Amino acid sequence: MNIGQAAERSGVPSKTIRYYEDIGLISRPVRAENGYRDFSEADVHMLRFIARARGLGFSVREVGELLALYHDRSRASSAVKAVAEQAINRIDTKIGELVSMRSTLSDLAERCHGDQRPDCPILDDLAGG
Amino acid sequence: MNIGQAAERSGVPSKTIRYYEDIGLISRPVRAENGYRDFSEADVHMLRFIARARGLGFSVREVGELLALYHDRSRASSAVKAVAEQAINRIDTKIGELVSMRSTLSDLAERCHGDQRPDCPILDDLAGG
DNA sequence: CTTGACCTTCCAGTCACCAGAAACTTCATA
DNA sequence: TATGAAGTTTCTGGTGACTGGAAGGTCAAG
Repeated sequence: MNIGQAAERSGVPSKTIRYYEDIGLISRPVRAENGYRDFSEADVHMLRFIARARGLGFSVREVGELLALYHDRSRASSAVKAVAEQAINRIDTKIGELVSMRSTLSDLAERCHGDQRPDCPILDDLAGG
Repeated sequence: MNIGQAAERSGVPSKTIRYYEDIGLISRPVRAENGYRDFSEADVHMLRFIARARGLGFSVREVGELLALYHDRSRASSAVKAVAEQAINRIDTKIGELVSMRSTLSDLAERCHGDQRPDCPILDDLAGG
C-alpha cells in the first residue's frame, strides 16, 4: 500500500513516516515501479507499535530500543522493563517540576485581584524574588 | 559589567543572554569601547525577572508579554492574571497527559516480571493494542 | 611576552517533527 | 482524449529554547 494508506491505518502521518525512515527508526520500505514506497501489513503493525510507544512517552531513541528488543526473541523481559522504568523516571521528574510550577503560579494568581488596579503579586514576585 | 558577570549575577548563561538579545526579548545593551556588552544593574534585574518567569513555566513569548506589562505602569492586574492563567492551563494539560502516561506505564511495568524470561506485557501491549 | 580567561560573531546541532515548493504519477470524469 | 484533482517524490527550512564549538579580538597577571 502507499504511504497515505499506511499513514491512515497506523495513525502516523506520512510526513512522520518519512522522517522515521530518514533517522533510521524504520528500515527503508520496498519501492513500487513508480518509485512510491510500498508498505506491508507488518510495516503498518510496526508503525502502530511506534505510535503507541510514543504516546506513552517513550522517546524516539527508546522506541528504537524497544523495537530491537521486540525483534529479539531471546531477550530478557528485564531489559524491556529497564527501558520502561527509565521513561517512568523521566516522566516523574517532569511531573514534579510541573506540579511545583503550578502550585506557585496558582498561589500568585489567587493573590492577584485581576481587576483594573495595577497592583499585582505576580509581577511583584517575578521582580522581587 | 561584562556579560559573564551579568550571567553569574542573574543566573542566565551568557549564551542565553545573547540569544534573548537575538530574538528581541531584551533590548541591545550598551557596548563598551572594546565592543563588549555593558550591562547595568537594571539589566541584571530584568534578567532575573526573566529567569524566574521561565522557571515558573512561562514561555519566552509570555515572558515578553509580562515584561511589557511590568513596564506599563497603568496596566490592569487582570491582564497579568490572564497570562498566568494561560500558563496554568498549559501546565495542567501537560500534567494530565504525563499522569496518564505514567499510570499506563507503571501498570505495564508492574505486570512485567523483569527477569530472564522473554514474556513481557510491555511489548505485548505495544504490539497488540 | 606569553598564558589564560574573557569577549566577539557566526554556524551547527538538539528533538520530533511540520509546512511548503516543484516535479512526478495516477485516477476519475467530461 | 484532455483535464484536473489527489497522491506521491525529494528537498529546504522552520519550530522552541537554547547549547556547543570554531575562529578571532581583548585584557590582566606573571
